[in-house]
Amino acid sequence: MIIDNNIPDKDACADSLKHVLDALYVLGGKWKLPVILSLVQSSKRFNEIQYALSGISPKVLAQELKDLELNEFITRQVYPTTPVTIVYEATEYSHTLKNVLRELSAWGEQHREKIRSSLKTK
Amino acid sequence: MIIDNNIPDKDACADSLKHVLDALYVLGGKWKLPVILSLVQSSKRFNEIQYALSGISPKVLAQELKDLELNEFITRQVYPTTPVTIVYEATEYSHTLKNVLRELSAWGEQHREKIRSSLKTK
DNA sequence: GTGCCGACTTACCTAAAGGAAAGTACTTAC
DNA sequence: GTAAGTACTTTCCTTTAGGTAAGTCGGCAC
Repeated sequence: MIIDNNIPDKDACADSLKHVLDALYVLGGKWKLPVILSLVQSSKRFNEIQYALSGISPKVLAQELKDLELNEFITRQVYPTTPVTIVYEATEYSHTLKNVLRELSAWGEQHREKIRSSLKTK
Repeated sequence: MIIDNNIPDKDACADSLKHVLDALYVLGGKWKLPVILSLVQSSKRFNEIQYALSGISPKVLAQELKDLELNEFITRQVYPTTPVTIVYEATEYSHTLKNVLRELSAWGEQHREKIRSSLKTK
């Protein structure tokens, strides 16, 4: 019987790594998080998002919105006014990112500080 | 006097977003986390890492290692044996990622499950 | 001195992300 | 009918991450 002590948590780590990479795949790219956060703050129409996130092109924004809708972070509401009003809003599911974002933000902040001060002393 | 109630947490969110993007910038890319995690499990030499992460090319690995060293996730130890042995090892700082990785992994896992089951019912 | 090992570099290539500019489809205002 | 607004789409281009293959450099083995 062969038992390698390293294997148990190695496998667990490999699984965990997959999940992490899954998460980063969904959240990755230049605009995913900015769009989500902008819509969490308030629902917006296409041009309003473009204005709020200065720099994003309509092509890229349209892509991102489709992708975020597929992943159920946002919904696309069509109101039959004249002319039709199309409003994007963040879903409840966007809020499941809270813990992730809190940790990432905290870590990112201390990391910037760490690198900044370690550059100074060199 | 003009006070816009939305501004206070808008600014906080914008700062927070910057930190999150900082963090993702450091951790992003195809190989950063795999390399870190591989070295956390055990220190390794160049060719050993390449073998452990099947698929990474020497060029990309060298790049990643330099980058990770700059960010102080790993150290490059040169042992004056004959021939010289060069060992990469994870620093204590790598462990500051624990919370981040825990949250990302948990979220990634439930997200995969969510998408999988929402595709099934459609 | 020729060849091999380890730890990389270098030069070149490809694919995917993202950006710029223009166009389209619909509607309402004049 | 012409102009203007909204919500995109299309085409084309640039940048960048990453990959492949080959080469380099120093030390030792023979």
